[in-house]
Amino acid sequence: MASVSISGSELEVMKLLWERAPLSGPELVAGLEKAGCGWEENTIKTLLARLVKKGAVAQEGRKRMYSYRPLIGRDEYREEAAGRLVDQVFDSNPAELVCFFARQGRLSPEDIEELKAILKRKERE
Amino acid sequence: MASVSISGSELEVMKLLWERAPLSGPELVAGLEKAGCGWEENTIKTLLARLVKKGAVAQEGRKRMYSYRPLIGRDEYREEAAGRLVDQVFDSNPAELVCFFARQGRLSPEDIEELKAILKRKERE
DNA sequence: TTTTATAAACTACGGTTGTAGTTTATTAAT
DNA sequence: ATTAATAAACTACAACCGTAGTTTATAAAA
Repeated sequence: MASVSISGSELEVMKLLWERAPLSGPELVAGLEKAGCGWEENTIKTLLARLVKKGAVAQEGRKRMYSYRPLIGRDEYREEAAGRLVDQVFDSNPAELVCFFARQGRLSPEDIEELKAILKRKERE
Repeated sequence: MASVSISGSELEVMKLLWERAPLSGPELVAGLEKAGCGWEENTIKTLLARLVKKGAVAQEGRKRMYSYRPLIGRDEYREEAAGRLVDQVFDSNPAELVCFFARQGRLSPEDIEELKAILKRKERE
């Protein structure tokens, strides 16, 4: 059930669903347009239809007023995407990736605090 | 010069080049086959040709015995790929990704040590 | 009830990717 | 000088992707 691949544009649709599902088609369209996606309505509908066909999104309810809901969880997807990146680009070594960010300076002081807290908790086992 | 997009299969070719460049075409093919890629020779040649056309790999030297060399650095690519993942899937927040791994328990004790060292160094500024 | 608006389905089309076969040109062997 | 081997180029083709137009069926309005 995991390995449905979600494309870049499709991901935008998923993101809105993760935030606000369930949504009707028109709500989906309105939401993405408000978010500045810049797509035609039909484009959004196509993406949605593809996600439904792939099994990433459920289409339920009555004709002409379907309700859409993600079948793949945001965290599940995050894990998959992060795992893919680590395996393909960071030699399957998550630490490489984490350290990469740390070195890259893309972590704020608060981020570092949070990380330290997590590490401290982690250590206590 | 940065934004050349490298596909999944192409990435396998890049990985070998990052490790051992410069390589001749036949060396490339042999290396990937040894690594168990399972591709026909022509498939590898196609991937290589596409990378050259995209400007991700340099083809230099004499006809019929070209030498191939990556034009995009491994770290450069890592940064791009990681940035893309963070922006698209982790709300542009690298800490989310890092903490994700930390929580996920995909970091070994040594990884954690290293991370802590980096954080300590980072903090001292 | 006929018309209108409009969800949702269907169709389209060029570009990319995964995968590989075919042709050409050149070097090495005979 | 011919022939055989073979890099590299060229061609192919289906699936997927980004993007959107066209058709259909149905609900709401008149």
